[in-house]
Amino acid sequence: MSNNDKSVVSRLRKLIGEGFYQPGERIGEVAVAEQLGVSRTPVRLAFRTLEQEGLLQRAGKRGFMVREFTEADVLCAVEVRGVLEGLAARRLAEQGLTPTLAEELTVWIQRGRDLLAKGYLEERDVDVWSELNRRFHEAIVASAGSPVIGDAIARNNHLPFAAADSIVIDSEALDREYRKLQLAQTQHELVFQALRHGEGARAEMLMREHAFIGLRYGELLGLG
Amino acid sequence: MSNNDKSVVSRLRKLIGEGFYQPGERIGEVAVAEQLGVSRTPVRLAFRTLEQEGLLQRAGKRGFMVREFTEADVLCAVEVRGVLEGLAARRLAEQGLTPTLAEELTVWIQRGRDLLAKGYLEERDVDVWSELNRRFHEAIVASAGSPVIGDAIARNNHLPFAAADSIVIDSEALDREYRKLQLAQTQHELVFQALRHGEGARAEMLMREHAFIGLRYGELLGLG
DNA sequence: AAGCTCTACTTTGGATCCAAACACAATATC
DNA sequence: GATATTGTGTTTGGATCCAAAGTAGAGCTT
Repeated sequence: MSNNDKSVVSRLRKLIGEGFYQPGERIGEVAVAEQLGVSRTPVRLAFRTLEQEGLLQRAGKRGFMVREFTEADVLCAVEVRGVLEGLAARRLAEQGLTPTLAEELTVWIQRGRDLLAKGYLEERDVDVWSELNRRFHEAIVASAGSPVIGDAIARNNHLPFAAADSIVIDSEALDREYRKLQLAQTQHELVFQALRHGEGARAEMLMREHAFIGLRYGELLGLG
Repeated sequence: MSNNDKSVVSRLRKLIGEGFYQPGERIGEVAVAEQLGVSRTPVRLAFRTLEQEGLLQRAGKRGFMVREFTEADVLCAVEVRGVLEGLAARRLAEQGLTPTLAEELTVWIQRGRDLLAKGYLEERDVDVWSELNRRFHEAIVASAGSPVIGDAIARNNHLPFAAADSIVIDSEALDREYRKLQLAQTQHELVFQALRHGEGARAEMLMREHAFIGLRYGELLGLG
């Protein structure tokens, strides 16, 4: 993709994510082209990409519509990420950690520990966590022996709510978020422990459970 | 996608699968356009689709190349399908089978039983099995509560070797294939049993193991 | 002789044009 | 009055044209 082409895809992705184009709404090539100030050609290319990503859907015989996602879809997408990252973790545990990878994971875990050491959360900490969380997950997936798993996760992550780094949003309740991140950190450490000891099944299950942290742990911590 | 557009994608997919374009080979728009007798436009659209499917890869700054797959990639793709279908099966077991679905699954299982009842395999039986196997798997995935899992599986299945119905190929050794299908049939029945009894974990694991049948069971039955 | 640069050719990306398909509506016929 | 058919308008798909970016090759300089 050229710069422009890529930007059309991501700009469109953003617009859809922000709800500029309503779910279920039919989306025309000319309308988008005018909106983005380009010709129809890059838009047509972008539509094919976004169709494969699952954000657009064929609307009958003619054109595309913005796909609508239900609550069940969100839950499912998170579970899909869970089982895929779980698969990656299990394979990694089975084949054994390389010293390099062990070192890298140690870095991200230590950074997480440092971040949370002060006992509370500041606004800017959120980005830092998001970054190190992403790196931790990426390192595991990238080392699972084949890019196929990573590709599958990447495609799933195109669904706006499914990505691993879409955990923290609520910067109002930084207290609750702090406890959530503390839990996430513990899970990271447990995963690492399981990986080091070659405990494939345990690593897999921990990773699966970890996927739910953005989804179900909110209620839990809200109540507690 | 129009008929032509769709046909460009699938024809190209076929050509790549057949090795007409070598893995790692750089693939030009004009060359493909001439080969298929169309203009560059539908080819460009098809390239975007195939890129998302994972069959093509960006070649540096310029154009695409045919992606090459290692043995490890094949194994991984099969495992990915396994965990995803396993997820679908578990969810289904947890939410309970509808009478309609139970009936449908019974049909495909019965057809499989009928097909294998005569004790050996004929050449044309292969297609029949392929069809009912596909239907069985599709029924389960489609009923898992969200199209998201099915989408993820569909995308993974675009890798030519990962699809569930790419089991049987060797029509020379119909005897060995017969025993393989017998095993597959048994696994289908066990999955169905687990689903009916709401045994989520068991359904998941059976489905996972079932994914390997085209891959590892060959050796096993070859030796036995 | 080797390395660097400039130029020419190749290839892709974007815009526009034309044709075909589809939807909607209006009219005509049964 | 209802249904079918035809006609018009809108929208997408395919082809072509032009521009921009890249690559390779040749020539020049050190």
